[in-house]
Amino acid sequence: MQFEQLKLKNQLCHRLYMASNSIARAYREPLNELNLTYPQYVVMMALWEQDEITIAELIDKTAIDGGAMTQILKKMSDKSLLAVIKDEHDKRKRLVQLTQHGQSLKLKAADIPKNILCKFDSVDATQAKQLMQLLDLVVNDLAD
Amino acid sequence: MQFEQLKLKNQLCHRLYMASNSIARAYREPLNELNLTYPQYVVMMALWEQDEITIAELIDKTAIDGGAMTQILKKMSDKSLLAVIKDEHDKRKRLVQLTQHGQSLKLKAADIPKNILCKFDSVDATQAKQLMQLLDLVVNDLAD
DNA sequence: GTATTTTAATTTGCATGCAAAGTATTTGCA
DNA sequence: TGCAAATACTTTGCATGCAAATTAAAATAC
Repeated sequence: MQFEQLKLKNQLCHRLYMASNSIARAYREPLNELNLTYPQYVVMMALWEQDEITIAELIDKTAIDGGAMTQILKKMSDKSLLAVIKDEHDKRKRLVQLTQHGQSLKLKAADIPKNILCKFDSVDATQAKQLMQLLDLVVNDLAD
Repeated sequence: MQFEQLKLKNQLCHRLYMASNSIARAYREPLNELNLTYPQYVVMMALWEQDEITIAELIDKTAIDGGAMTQILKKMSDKSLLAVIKDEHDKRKRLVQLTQHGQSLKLKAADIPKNILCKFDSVDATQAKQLMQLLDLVVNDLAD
């Protein structure tokens, strides 16, 4: 039985699996210096762009699972990066708000993207953009 | 502070994160029918290509973490998909061997890749190949 | 206007991914 | 030969990703 379609080298999913893990691993060291995990960093990026949004909006922007988000926000709150406050207009909702400490961390994070990018010897800016566009197609096609 | 480089829409890592999760999610249903998780499916694909290899070789082929691999193999062994046996020539090593049940599962899995691919309305074969090549560049550049 | 449904979050249980520590074995080298 | 270093795994602890069940509050239906 050949089953060419079952060989690992032909699996887009396995490439994505490896690439995603590889890049998350690459972020680990620089993020350790900020005392952030990778998903926590994603939450920070979302909030640096727009602060004081609901948890649902944060989930929408980051694509982090809701169940995980609760835990992540709790840990980030414990580290005084942000606060989760009630929405008085709709008591089901909760708003996420950066603390001053959380806001100030943006400055320290500003160098991280550049430091990751410089690890890419074989991927230029054009290819990176192309890659992102293709990944967007994949995500959109697989969206419910 | 603008910090364009910190915006989520500009993060290759976040695209990879979303794409990898999306596609793993897409595999979940078809794999449930085989009673396999996604990493377990990757292990099966590696073994369908080459059976009776060491755990180290399996880790090399799949890029699954060693610590996780021990657990995954244990569960797969419990499900009688494979057996982990001692290597008599080097007692540090252990060999992974498909059971007949494990081998026969290949037939049932043969349709899965096609069923996933048909979800991609916007990505043709050329783009998929291109995407895989770009992902390989990323993985290689980030390899230790 | 109250019951049903929907929405927003949290909780729980399971399966990794990963770093770090620990255990055998085998190699290599003085 | 004898012992330090390297290998091959396993174990442990922590942080998600995800499905499913649960809780609370708001929106709709009748």
